[in-house]
Amino acid sequence: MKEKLKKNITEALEKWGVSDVSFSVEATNDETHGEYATNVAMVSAKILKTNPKALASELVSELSENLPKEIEKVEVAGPGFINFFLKREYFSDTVSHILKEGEHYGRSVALKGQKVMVEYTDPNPFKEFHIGHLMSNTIGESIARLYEVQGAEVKRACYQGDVGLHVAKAIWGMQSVPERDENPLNSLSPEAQAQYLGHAYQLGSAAYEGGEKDAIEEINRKVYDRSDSEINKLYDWGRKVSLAYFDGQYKKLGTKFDFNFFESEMAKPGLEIVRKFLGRLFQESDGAIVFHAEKHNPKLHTRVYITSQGLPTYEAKELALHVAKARKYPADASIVITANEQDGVFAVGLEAFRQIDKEHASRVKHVSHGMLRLPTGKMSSRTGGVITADELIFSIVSKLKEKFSESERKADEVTLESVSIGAIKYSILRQSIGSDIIFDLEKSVSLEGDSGPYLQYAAVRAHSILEKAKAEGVRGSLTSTGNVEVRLPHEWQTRSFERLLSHFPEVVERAGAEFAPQYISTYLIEIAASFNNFYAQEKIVDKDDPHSPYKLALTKAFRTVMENGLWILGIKVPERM
RNA sequence: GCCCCCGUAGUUCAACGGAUAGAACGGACCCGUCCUAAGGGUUUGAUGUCAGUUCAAUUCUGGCCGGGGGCACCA
Repeated sequence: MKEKLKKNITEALEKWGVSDVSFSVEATNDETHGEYATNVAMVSAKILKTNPKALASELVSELSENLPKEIEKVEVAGPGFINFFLKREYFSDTVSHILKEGEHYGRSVALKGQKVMVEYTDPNPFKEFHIGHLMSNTIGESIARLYEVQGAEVKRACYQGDVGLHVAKAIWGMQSVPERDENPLNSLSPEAQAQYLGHAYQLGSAAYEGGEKDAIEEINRKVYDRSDSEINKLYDWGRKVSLAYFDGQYKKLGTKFDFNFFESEMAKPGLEIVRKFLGRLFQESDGAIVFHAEKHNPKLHTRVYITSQGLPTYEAKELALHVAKARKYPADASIVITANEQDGVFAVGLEAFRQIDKEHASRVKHVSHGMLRLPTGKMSSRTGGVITADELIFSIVSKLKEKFSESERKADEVTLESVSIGAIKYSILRQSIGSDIIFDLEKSVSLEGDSGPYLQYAAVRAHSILEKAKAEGVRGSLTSTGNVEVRLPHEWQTRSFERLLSHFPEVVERAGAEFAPQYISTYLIEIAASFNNFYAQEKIVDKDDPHSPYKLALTKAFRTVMENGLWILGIKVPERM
């Protein structure tokens, strides 16, 4: 439709001898402005030496001879916009279109044939899975899904730091915990094992600051070269239980990784790459090997790639990771999701990779997100450090239980889990991903308005209405040709609801193009509010109401769009709540 | 000191250079025999500041003020 209108306008302009004007035809925000609007008159008024409104009127009469058949009327408004209104059938057709498409509604083939890899979550074995990982996972999963609904082939990757100083710290801690031998650690749950490791890391971390630096660095070396059998034993056990614990987290959050990359696998190739370019790209400095990124881009800075002890840093391993990824899966786009505190490191790393392999580096795209913060004093961590994902989920589940018992509803564990995770995911994805999130536990649990549970509740409500209709034998109004019969009072209201539902594919497209899941969130809140309004005013299931079948069709269309949208956000819809 | 990000109702967030800056929470008021009121309706209230570019600026550019993050052997 947009393209058709654009073509018509271009042709009309050409008649007047105007050619290279750049104007837009866009979907409007406000239905009083019609469905599509163009700014062509305002843009070209200067060239034609006339005022925008007069030009718009002339253009309208020129255009009206040859308009697409779906157009009902054309108006000039505001400072010179031309608004195009569509016929009623266009909107009711979208309802039957949604019902026909079902879970495919909103999907497109815009990126068909594209191969995409998305790396996210990236927890570190031996450390806890904390709320930062929760954030990365939520955002990454959503971006992966945004690619998928646009037809791209997506592979999910997770890069886990199973070597490095943090591991050495944890091992130091494991060695110093006296109960280690008495504790039958292997019989503990993965969560408890992870807690033990987290505690060990805290001890090691404190020891590192408090005079055990050399001892811990010694452990670090031994982990890299696997020269100490006692340390190897602790390492292998810790790595194993950590990964098992992470798997449980991924399952809970609804992510399945296609590839797992490990820092331990990147150490050797990382060293090799740096040594290969030593003297050219990398320089020796104070015994370490560094990359002077500022020589290539004044905004960057120098970073160490190989320490004076001969160990590869994160940066060196990252170079190997880029290579390993490209080898494993030849992606057209390789997305990496990290916290924005790593923007500087990543920019330098990408510059280094660009110098080595310009072609592959150009496909790498870094998406960074803010921090998930909790108002201080609201929640404390058992391990005394960062707050783990489990601790956050647990506290939300407890609040939910209170809420459920207040309203005398029952909730099973599965529902509690999907609602609590939905609450967290929504509060992450409701705002632009670059900025920090102040996660207010109380507010997320108030479950009113702008929240994940509000969306889930709307979907559940629509579902239960459809169930009721089935039980009462009231059918939706799909005809044999698959079209809906439209019969409804309050036409303008219905129309704006239909109109809203018809926008979903455009919203998805824009969210995907801009790495901006919050467009989906905002949109879903709008349709949920619109549906709840509809629900409050209309009795949907009513045997005696001739409008009931179409109301049911609308309800089903709403439910479809809501489910498809929540899927993109990675939020599950419970059966009932 | 240098680099990056961010300043929008009392609060937490939206807004592809366009029309009347959109929600939610909070405040005030209203809706209970009816499909799940975890709901709905009415109302209150905001673009840090000074310039510039533009027919049009929350959006782009620059200065100032304020907040966050990063800047060599951690990741």
